[in-house]
Amino acid sequence: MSKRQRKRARRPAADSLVFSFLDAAEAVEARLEAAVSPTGLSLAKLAVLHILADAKEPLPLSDLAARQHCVRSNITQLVDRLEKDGLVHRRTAPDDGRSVLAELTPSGARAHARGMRALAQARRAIVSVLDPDDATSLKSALKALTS
Amino acid sequence: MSKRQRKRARRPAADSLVFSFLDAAEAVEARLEAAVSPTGLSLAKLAVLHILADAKEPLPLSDLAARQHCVRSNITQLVDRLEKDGLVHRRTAPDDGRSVLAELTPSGARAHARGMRALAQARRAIVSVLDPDDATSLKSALKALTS
DNA sequence: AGCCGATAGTGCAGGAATGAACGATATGTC
DNA sequence: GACATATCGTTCATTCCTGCACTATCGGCT
Repeated sequence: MSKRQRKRARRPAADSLVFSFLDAAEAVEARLEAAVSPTGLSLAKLAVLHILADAKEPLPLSDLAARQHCVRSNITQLVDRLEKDGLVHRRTAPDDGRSVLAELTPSGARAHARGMRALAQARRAIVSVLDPDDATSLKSALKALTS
Repeated sequence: MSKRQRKRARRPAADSLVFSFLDAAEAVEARLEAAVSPTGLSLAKLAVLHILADAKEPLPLSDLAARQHCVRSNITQLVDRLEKDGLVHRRTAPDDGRSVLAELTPSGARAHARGMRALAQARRAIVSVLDPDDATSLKSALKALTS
């Protein structure tokens, strides 16, 4: 859970294992984004909703940033948009005057459910093109890359 | 050569092969970006310089967009920044009054050389952690994913 | 020659991310 | 209790990218 986005910056030269790897990741992310988008969500928004739904309670924005591995100002803006969409509500924390809690609205909970359903479906479709051999060897390669 | 960027958007949940794949790609891209950044370039800028250097002649912005697989307005802005950096120069095409040619400046050519050197080094460092088995199986998995 | 449609570049708005600077609260220490 | 410090959220500037709308130019056709 968590992670970065792929707006889609161009990088130099692709005929290298590393670049085909990045290109493939980009294609996969684009498929997920496209699958989720009909529900009115982006992957970034869905990720925030997912953290909130997972926690089952309002969370301080700092927590969201930590769990998303991103800077706080990004969460500020993301929550701005989610609030404008009516999917999340800002509340001030009772105990700590500094922190602001993000709370899932009923509409946000529904959007989360729909989004995750669409995402899971796309995820399965993507994995299904890999035979078990490909999957296991991919796992070991990924492990080596992120060691 | 070509491709998207990884600003770093968050996506939901990671304990799935698909998401570890995206996370790994993100990490790899971040390493490349970090390797190139000391030369004052981003991967996006380096990619444009690379296309121009490769062509060995000024190219219309539309061509750049096509080779980068991105929209024209993106190239307009990228070239704006590159021009501000003094790495590229805009010229109007002699034959076609509509098109604008992007030309590599001497400084741009030097930046390209430095950037590509840094990139190649990082690329090698990344691939070196993969043993030949991992590399070949990764290739086949990528092929399956982008078929 | 005159018009029409396609192509080229740009401008503008908006989404997603970063990093720096800031004001407001909490806290630990003297 | 007062002050220094750390934490929290926001704001602003900037990058990278998309899509839409607009202007200018080029070609082809009649």
